[in-house]
Amino acid sequence: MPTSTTRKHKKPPGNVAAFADAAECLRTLAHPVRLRVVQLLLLGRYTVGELAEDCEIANSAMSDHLRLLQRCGFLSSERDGRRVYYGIAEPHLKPLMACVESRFLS
Amino acid sequence: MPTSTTRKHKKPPGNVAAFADAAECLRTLAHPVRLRVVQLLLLGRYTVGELAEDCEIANSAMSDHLRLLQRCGFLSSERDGRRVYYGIAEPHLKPLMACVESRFLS
DNA sequence: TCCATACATCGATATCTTTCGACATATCGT
DNA sequence: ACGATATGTCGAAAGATATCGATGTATGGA
Repeated sequence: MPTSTTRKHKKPPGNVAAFADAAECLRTLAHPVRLRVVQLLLLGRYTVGELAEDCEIANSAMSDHLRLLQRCGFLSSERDGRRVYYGIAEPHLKPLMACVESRFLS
Repeated sequence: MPTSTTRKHKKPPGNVAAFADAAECLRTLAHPVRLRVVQLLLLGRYTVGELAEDCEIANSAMSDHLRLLQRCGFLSSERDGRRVYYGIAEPHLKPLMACVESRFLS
């Protein structure tokens, strides 16, 4: 019986491959610093330095994290003078973060 | 000005450390096979072999993934004869998965 | 122009994850 | 007890990620 097609359950649409992008984005989100950054940015814009100070890491390290989040389309940035303000670009982050917070911060 | 406490924004409660557990659990979820498994299990119970076949990986590999998901408290298991049925143990997975699906599977 | 500030980039190292296969355990039917 | 099936465990190699520091770029003020 090679590659059986027997089904005892109804199966949802899609397959493993359909979750490749989701997994990549979730992995990007799955870091304490990056979760905190998203939480902060959902309340307003912050600069790299402000975020770095809140998370108690070096500015260059924060810059690395922000680049990863931006690569997934989660964040946008805008330069103002010598500062760069970051903000949320992906609307789905709000409900998703609400789920995460309701499970882990209560 | 060492470790400035100047605040220009209101800040949400918590800090980076508060997201350590959340990050660990999200990282566990952030894998194509494990996301598919959660999607399937939200519709009913499955055995290791059924899940492995759907995801096209070896049974032992699926067993590894299931162990990781169980370590986070996401899954429960119950033996029936020589088979082991897995199911969802963490209620928060349903809304969280709904967020993921609405963003990435549409 | 020169200096300081703010941010970004890059490479090296350390650490974690994934994947695979060999082996182990457990149950059922005969 | 024996063999077949279903699941679980484990270690090693490969691959991905994190972290840090040095350096690079850009802006504003004097």
